Amino acid sequence: MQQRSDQASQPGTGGRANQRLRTRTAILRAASELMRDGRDVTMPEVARAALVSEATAYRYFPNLASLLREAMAGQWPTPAEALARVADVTDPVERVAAAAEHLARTVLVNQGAARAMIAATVTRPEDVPARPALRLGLIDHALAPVADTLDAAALEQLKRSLSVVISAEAVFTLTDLLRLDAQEAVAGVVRAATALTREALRPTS
Amino acid sequence: MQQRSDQASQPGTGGRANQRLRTRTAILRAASELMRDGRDVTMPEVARAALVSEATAYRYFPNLASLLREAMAGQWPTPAEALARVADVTDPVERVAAAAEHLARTVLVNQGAARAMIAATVTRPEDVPARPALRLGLIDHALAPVADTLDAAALEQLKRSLSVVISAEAVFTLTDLLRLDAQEAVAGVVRAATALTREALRPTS
DNA sequence: ACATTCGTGAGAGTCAGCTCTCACGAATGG
DNA sequence: CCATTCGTGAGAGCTGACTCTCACGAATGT
Repeated sequence: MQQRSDQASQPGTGGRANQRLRTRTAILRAASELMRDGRDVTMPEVARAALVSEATAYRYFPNLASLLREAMAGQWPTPAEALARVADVTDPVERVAAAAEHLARTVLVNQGAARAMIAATVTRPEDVPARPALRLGLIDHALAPVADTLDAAALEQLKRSLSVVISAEAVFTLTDLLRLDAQEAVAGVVRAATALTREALRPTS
Repeated sequence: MQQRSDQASQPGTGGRANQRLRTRTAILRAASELMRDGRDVTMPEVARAALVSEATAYRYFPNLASLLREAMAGQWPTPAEALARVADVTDPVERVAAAAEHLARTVLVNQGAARAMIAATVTRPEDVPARPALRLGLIDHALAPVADTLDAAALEQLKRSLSVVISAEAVFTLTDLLRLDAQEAVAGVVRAATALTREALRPTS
């Protein structure tokens, strides 16, 4: 007499939590592998690779975008790891450059998944997740050294600007529309990001 | 014995050029109207509104993106018209601001079409048209006053950066991911664009 | 006036994103 | 060890982006 609706994905403490976790993990692993191999990441493909029915895949991930998001997040290093190279550097410009380069390169390596995510996301803006997006963590971490020294409003605006530039969309604009090759696209994103940062750091102009 | 394949869309000088032009125009007009009304712009919808079969629509436009692109282009003012407000202004920062604001506002008004275009385009980068994209015309026009005074390489980099920022993708990043409202999104795009321009104008630093 | 051309419509078909229903069957609790 | 639970598979259904085939019929040239 309880709710019979599908709640399989709920990680609650239900009796079959292990089974659920196993299934969920299998789906994520399959998606990650497809991404890594540069293959098309579609729900039918992931389900097949995970030896799970498509229906089950949708039970755990309401849509492709959420699956891709979580699969990518699982593969991504934490902001701290990604910026390890500049861990000791306090110059925000250099840190932002590292963040931009890291994101751009990662996007280019996982192009298929990144493109699929944009496509799946842009048409359903309502269920774009709340703020903890990958790029925002990176940006925050890169700007940490100036979080206090910089004017709050200026910092907020800089973060907004950087979230536009340090993005998969930016990379694809450069490669697809301007037809830059991978290397130049990365360089373009880095230069744009550093330019924004430098400008934001100048005394109130 | 000639080629029997569909070549209906070829604007050549064929015998039935008028009929073809009429059909093509009807499809474009239908698409434009759907866009203006903020309705969903899908091939079936456009075909229905144009009183044409879906098959015919595809004969004239190989995919949704090409239709949307041309329909938008038809509705867009020329760069000169869009920037008429700053026609007499030579300050590139102010001109870029106007360009950014114009594009952002236009995108927000035609959100549906803009989103559909991004979705249709990001998954098929190969047939993204060559450079004459809307935003590039705007940017070139805005930067015209400094086309000669600025260092060539710096100018090129500025254009690349601006093409990332003065874009529908940028607007949607701000509204969807950062959840800014329309007004703040426009402001964000404008500030990012002006910041990039200001920085590019500084003497070699 | 006639034959050819060719723009067009209709409709079947494929694939992906989803949604929903139904029933099987293994894990679980008593 | 039996009854309930519930994770899962199978499959139908719907929409949109396309692709392809086939045949109708109006425009065209002779």
